[in-house]
Amino acid sequence: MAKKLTIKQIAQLSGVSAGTVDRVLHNRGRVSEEAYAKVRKVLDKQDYRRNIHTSAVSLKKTFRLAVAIPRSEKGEYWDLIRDGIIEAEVEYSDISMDTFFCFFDQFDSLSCKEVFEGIPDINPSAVIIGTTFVEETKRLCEVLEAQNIPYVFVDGFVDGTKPVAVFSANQDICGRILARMMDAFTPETGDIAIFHPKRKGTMFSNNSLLRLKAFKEYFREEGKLSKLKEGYFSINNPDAVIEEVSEFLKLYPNVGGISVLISTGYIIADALSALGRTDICVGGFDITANNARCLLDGSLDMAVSQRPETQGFDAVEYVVRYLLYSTLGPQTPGTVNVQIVLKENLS
Amino acid sequence: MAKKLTIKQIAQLSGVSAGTVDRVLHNRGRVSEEAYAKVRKVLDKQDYRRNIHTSAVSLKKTFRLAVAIPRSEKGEYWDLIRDGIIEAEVEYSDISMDTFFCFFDQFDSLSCKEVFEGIPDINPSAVIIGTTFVEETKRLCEVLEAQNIPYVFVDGFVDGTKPVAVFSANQDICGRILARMMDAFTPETGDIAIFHPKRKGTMFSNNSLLRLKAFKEYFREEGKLSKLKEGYFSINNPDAVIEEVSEFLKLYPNVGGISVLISTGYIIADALSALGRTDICVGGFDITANNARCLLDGSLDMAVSQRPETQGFDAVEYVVRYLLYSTLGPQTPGTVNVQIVLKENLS
DNA sequence: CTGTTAGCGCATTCAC
DNA sequence: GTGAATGCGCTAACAG
Repeated sequence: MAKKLTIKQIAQLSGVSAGTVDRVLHNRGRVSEEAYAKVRKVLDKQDYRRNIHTSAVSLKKTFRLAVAIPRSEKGEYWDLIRDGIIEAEVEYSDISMDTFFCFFDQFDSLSCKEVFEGIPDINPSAVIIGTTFVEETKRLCEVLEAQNIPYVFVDGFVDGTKPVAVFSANQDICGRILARMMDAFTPETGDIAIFHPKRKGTMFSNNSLLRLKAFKEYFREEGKLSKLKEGYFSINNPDAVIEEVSEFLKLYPNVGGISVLISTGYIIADALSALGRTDICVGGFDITANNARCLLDGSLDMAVSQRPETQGFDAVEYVVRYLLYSTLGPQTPGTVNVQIVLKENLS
Repeated sequence: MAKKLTIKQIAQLSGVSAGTVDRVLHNRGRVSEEAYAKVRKVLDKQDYRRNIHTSAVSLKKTFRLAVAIPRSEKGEYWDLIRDGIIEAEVEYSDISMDTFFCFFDQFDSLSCKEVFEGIPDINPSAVIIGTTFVEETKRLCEVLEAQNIPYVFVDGFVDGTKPVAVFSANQDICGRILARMMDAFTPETGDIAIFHPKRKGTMFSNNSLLRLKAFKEYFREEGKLSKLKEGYFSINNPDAVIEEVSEFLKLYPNVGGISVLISTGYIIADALSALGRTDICVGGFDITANNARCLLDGSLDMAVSQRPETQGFDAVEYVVRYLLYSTLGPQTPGTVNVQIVLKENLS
């Protein structure tokens, strides 16, 4: 391996001063063609990579980072993304960055709209956006683009926008993996149910729709579509859920497994525990605090994790590198790797 | 959040100089009790965290890192650990560190002994050791301890040694997870085989023995021990393997799944492909290049990954932090999280 | 024991 | 256009 050189060494080799090399490196202009050529020539041959530490030391800027994501209970999905963001802040605490969390209600587009409208006032250097409401997100992105403020998405993508990066799991893969796992873990003769949340209005999140599609697609390919049954549960009323699940199982006594395509699988797991139906296999999404509890006690058999902490962490890391070291140009969506979690490999 | 303070600010608050604060922070001694108390008091109240960048800039040491691991084919297990190590070198390339790879033959204890004996001559600041031969490793550790050279293990642990850190997957968990997955993915009526490598001598690696134990333990707990069959395959002769597998399947026609407890599951997958037996479920360990190929083409159904790249990366990262920032004292073994990989979530 | 100081590599400002 | 000078926060060597 060739030894890394410093700016000074490059300068010496080129017969110019360090300042000139710096101007060439950063395309700052104000360099004669002659000097430029000399430096470029040396640079092409030698191994120069800027020292990330000294660079950070010199660049003592302060950044303002706005994070616009849904509010969430402690330990639930969006809170895990928040955890990842905070972890990254600690990791990069040497860079002076002020973070402004802008939480909105993920079931209330008006709250989203309001919060989004306030973001430019923060005058952020960059924005991390949790994609939830399509129109509101588009609108915000337009405003940010007009002001030349870079933004990245976590947990999804919105067509017609230009984020500098995207951190999200592939929803097709998520749905398909849970389908395969449920198919394998449920006794061969048993049917498999999908439980949807009962919601006011037609609230299906876009991500869960994509997962549902992929989930069904798998069973269609396998010629097992007839094994699928669908049920509904109240997301905010555990007692009602026990009743709902119980009724459902009377209706479909052959069901051997239940899948929940959102991060609240624990609600079904808890209901089944209450009903004493430990024989039924339950699969869900994401390692929220509640899901982790159910995985541990065995009432939830598996979860496909979109690794929200990783999404949050990577988003901040990307922003830091983008703003500070500006080594990365706008990038193609980086897909976060999906993890299959059983009781045994729960972190 | 309280603002991070600098050494100078801490010094001012304590009424001492920056040098004294530095001595207190690093326990370098040569500080009066009085001064020590003053500084500690301020430190306890304020948020001081060393700026990793300026610290690294200032500490312009050169480290010598010796890496003693088995030689390996490109893309096979130990080569993946090596990949992780190299990745970490790039990540930490701002720290001047010279890495010396010392490869030995993992099936030849003499080669290991020789290589290990040469390590002190390198005069390394730290050593990363791939645990393979117990006695040779112990001997090396003794020598290193005598010279006060810190060492970390990857891929295992050896009793009676004192590594400053260990990066390894929990073998019980590995074995148990594969057992659960094979149990789920193999048709209920089918038997499940374990294929062991045929080796000269009694060469079972310690890790694979631990996995085997946990694997069997699972089936015992489930009351399915009678479903387990055991077979052997030649590790270096693909043609022979086809014959071996074919014979085995004649002997046990009811086998629906085959598990391989080492990273060469692809050999069985390839043999089954050659025999046209795509109906048999195959599970193995680790995402080597060959296993990845078989996962993709469907001949290998699942692999439990010990994340060798992560082990390698983390080991170097730990060493860097240990030597340079010396924030971490000797630590309890850090267990690398195990990953379940199907075709769908293959990175 | 303690305070002062040089210098790490880079980004930037300011004379020339 | 260009080079020299400055400072970032920290470490370590040095002078008291």
